Amino acid sequence: MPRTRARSTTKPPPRAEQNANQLLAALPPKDYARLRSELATVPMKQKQILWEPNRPIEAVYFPINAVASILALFDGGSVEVGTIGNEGLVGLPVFLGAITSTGRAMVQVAGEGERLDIAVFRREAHREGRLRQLLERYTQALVTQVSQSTACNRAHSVEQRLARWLLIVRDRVRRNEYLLTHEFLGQMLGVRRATVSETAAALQRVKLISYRRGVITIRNGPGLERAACECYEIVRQEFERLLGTQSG
Amino acid sequence: MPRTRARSTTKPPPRAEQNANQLLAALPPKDYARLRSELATVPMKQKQILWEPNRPIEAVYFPINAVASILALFDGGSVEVGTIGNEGLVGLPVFLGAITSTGRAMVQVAGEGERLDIAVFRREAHREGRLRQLLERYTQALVTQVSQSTACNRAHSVEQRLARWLLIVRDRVRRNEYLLTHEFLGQMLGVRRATVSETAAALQRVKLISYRRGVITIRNGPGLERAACECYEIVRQEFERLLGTQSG
DNA sequence: GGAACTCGGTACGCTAGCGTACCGAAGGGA
DNA sequence: TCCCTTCGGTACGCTAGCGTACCGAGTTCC
Repeated sequence: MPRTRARSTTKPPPRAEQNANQLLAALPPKDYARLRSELATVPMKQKQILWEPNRPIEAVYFPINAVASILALFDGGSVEVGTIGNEGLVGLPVFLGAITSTGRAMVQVAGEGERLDIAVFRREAHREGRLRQLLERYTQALVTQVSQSTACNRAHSVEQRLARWLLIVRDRVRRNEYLLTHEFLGQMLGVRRATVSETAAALQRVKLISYRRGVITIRNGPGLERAACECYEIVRQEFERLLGTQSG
Repeated sequence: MPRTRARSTTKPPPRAEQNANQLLAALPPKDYARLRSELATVPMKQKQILWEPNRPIEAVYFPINAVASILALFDGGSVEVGTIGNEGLVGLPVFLGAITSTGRAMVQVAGEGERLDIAVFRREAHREGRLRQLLERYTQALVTQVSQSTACNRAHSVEQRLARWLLIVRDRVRRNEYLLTHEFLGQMLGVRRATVSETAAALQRVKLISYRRGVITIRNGPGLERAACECYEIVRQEFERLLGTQSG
């Protein structure tokens, strides 16, 4: 069932403009033209679920200024395993021939994204061309991110991981200030809310960040990078190498 | 530079035979025929490095009865993020358009594998066909494994993770006994050797496993599955669903 | 203006796993 | 046969982060 869901705004000028999804922006005009009318610019609200474990994925999303998370589940809980912003796409399982995923995809930081029905996406992604090449490389980049997070969860302190996480999100929203509660952060990092509060307080004390009721502000980016583990830099460089993107 | 490296044994009868790599076994005869003469059956020795971080990957390996690991690095150490046996392929980064990877690939359990030069692999993998479809699905399966490991490392005890790991390897070597020292296990799980010894002793006490100087034997598979976290079962099912494979 | 809720600060006792270190037993090589 | 190396058992003190819980301040809604 292609050609679904009408666009909720009229299409903006296509290409690499400031606030566009980078995968879409990198497409040759001809390829983009085929997609254009099928894309729907939609709001992505915080905590919105993009797909649930083992349920059919209905659409893929190219975030513009929103950030989404892929979560892995266990017992009652969940932990974030991957973070997706305007450098990428929420929906790789579809690209890789799956209909469902064992994880959950959820919007982390509100914003907008381009929604694309999976039927169209499949058709375009299987065509030999730039989109496919980009998706392959993006897959490799995301695998790197997830892999590094596996090691990171094993090896690094909450303080390092929190710092890393704040930077990852910053790179994706391209702002130093965004909305996130400690509770939410705890769920992402897989730690108690109380641990986040203590750790965030420590980062605030040394003026790397500041925050008030759900608003996090990065005060000293380079300092925060020093407080983070090398996982941040390793993954950032790999994204850059693979995609020429500024996001880590 | 296709058509490199001579085969070190003469090719065995192609298809789905007992001890073949399952990806290769699933290829239609025509596709397999094109690969056949390029595959070299090679020994894979324990601790052999298949690729190093940020160095060109030279060949991909389809394990037959060996098991390999993908490791993510940090500071001085490393942790396993993915385990690959005869259900898969060591070399997905190449499939995904990368020349290098940030991780390391190492042989875990000795055995044999089919080695394929990357030039040939790239050519075949980019052809529209069964191989490509299999590789896409295998990529999705491996992403699931890595993702679940991220959560697992955050949420589960060493005892649960050790049990899970032993089962994962068992499924891939398709034997209940294999060679692994506590030291090695510790490196895979990202814990101290001493912790492995204590944990393994606990599993031995309740007769789920037994071991002596580097040889691990699973005595009670179903019991060990109960001792493992659900991560094992979640991933196993996903492999089966995506690939119809018996490996978790 | 007050009630109800959300968010963050903080505290207390607990424990899994760490770093380190030492020892004996098994196995391999000459 | 003996030596040397590898492997596993065990112990001690340490600490990061957990579970739980309570409190006050900011927000939102009526």
